[in-house]
Amino acid sequence: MREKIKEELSRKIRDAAGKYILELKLDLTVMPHINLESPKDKAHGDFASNIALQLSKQLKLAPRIIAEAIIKYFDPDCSWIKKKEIAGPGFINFYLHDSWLFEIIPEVIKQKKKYGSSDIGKNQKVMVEFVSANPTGPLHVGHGRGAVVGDVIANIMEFAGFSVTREFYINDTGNQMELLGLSAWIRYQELLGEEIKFPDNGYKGDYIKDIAKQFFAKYKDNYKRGAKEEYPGKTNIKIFSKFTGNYILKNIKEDLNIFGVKFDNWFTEKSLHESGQVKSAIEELRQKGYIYEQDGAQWFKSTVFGDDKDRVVITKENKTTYFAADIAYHRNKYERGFDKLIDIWGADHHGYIKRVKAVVEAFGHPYDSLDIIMIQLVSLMRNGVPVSMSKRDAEFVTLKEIIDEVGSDVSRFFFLMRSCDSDLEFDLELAKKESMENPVYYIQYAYARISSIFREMENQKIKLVPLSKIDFNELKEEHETELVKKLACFPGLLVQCAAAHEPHHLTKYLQELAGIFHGYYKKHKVLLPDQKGKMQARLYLVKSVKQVIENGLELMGVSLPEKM
RNA sequence: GCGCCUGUGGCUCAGCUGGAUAGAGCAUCAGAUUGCGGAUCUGAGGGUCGCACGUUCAAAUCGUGCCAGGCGCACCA
Repeated sequence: MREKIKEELSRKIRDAAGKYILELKLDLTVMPHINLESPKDKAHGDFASNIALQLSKQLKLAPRIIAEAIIKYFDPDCSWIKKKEIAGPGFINFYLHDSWLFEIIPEVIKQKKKYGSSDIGKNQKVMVEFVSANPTGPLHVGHGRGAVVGDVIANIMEFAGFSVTREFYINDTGNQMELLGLSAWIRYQELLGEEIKFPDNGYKGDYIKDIAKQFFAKYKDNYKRGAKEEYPGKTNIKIFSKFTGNYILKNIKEDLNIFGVKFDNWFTEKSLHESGQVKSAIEELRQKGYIYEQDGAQWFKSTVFGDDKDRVVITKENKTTYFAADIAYHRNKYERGFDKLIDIWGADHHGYIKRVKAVVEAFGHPYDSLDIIMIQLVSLMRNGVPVSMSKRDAEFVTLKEIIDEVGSDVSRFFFLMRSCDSDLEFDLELAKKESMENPVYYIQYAYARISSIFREMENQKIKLVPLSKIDFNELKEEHETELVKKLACFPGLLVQCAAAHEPHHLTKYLQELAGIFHGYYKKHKVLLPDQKGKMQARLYLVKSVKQVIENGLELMGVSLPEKM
């Protein structure tokens, strides 16, 4: 609704400016884009236009004179504008009538869980691919951030009318998997009393030892190495790597499940190889002239599309590279009919962006149809001291440990709070504090307080009268208009989050909304049996605040406690 | 050396499709409850927006160059 008003207002400003320019008999080649902003400062109205400042140069007139003229020519029959004023260097500030504002409340109440949703996605098919951790070890904190960001971007885009598929890409082939199998094999032999030198680049985490025990429990000593066998043969490596990979993947799925992150699809790299898609994708690129041979290897001409160097897709040993599989994978995504692809990667993969974007273009898809979101690092703090995260020594903190320690709600919220571009400092002590330092509780507390008002309402046998009988003009307090204005911003905010793929604005919004509510709650009472009209209006106001908090937290996957 | 991200009050961060007096939380200080939940509220102090040029009526925001931190630069995955 706020968006509609905004559009309407822009048009009226454009009309007024047009009439003025006509009167001046000037040839204006470009009418600047009408840029309506919502001023940060309440004293600057509900909408502000900088049109006069923009026109000032072309018209060779002082901005304030232009502003006055635009106001003069502004549609005199427009009823929903309460006041127009010129301010500062030449801004025109528009104030809306409160009565119009209060139409927001019935809208929230009627739309319920749909309030804030939109159809800007026009049902376009979007794939969000995220986490995609190698099944070589447990998920760590960094994966957690990517998981929540991906999950919530998907939620928000769905809410904005996109048709979203969530996918996890499993790298279940290649050297790393073999190394994983070897590591498990060695641990297994150790259980059987054999001493074998552990490779430097092997997986040293204790979880491998646990898996070896599981393996032993199932197969006993059937795979004990032969007397002359120093390292296992190919078949045994495969058996161990499959067992270990499956085991770890199962754990990854469990952790994500606990964290409330669900996928529609688990896509294996192996399937690309087995179905011949890796080969055929390279063939397609070859036909398009983007593949050449040099030094016995096959190269993809990614430099054509701005990459720093060309990339090998088939090695001298005639093996396809990881990148080759990624070529096939992205082609496959488009073949499945997705209009937009979103890949969410850890910051350490940024060097990979150009070559994958090159693939997109090489197959003839628009550059922008793939958005790669980089998630910067998470540093874990405990009492102001960084927690060691060295993966080499397997000291890293797993996602599971974090969730166990601070809970899913707090973890999710903390991961979402910051812009993806910023490093994120995750303070474990802060996360555990049940106080105002912790923004999650602050928001949930607002929700619980409203719930409590309605519990009390029932205790006092007060009934809500039908919406049609409510007179919202009873809402005269400053807090009340402020709350309603905040509620009105919700749909626009979500559109912005969906379009920019930036979920962190939502955390900020909910903190602000909760803040206004807490101030209101402290100062004004809702349950006023002596003033029925006012009470009923307030009940509906508070009910819509509750609804918006609910919609927001639900998008973030954070729970809604009726009591705390 | 090249590339990506970041640099905003003591701390953690918003703001970055240029707009008015740069915001929020924490911390600090001073206050608030005979009332629907004090996990709350009100107020105060605290800032050369890393530095320097440039573009503009207007720069935290755009451009260029430096400085600092993080992360990458495989015929590994």
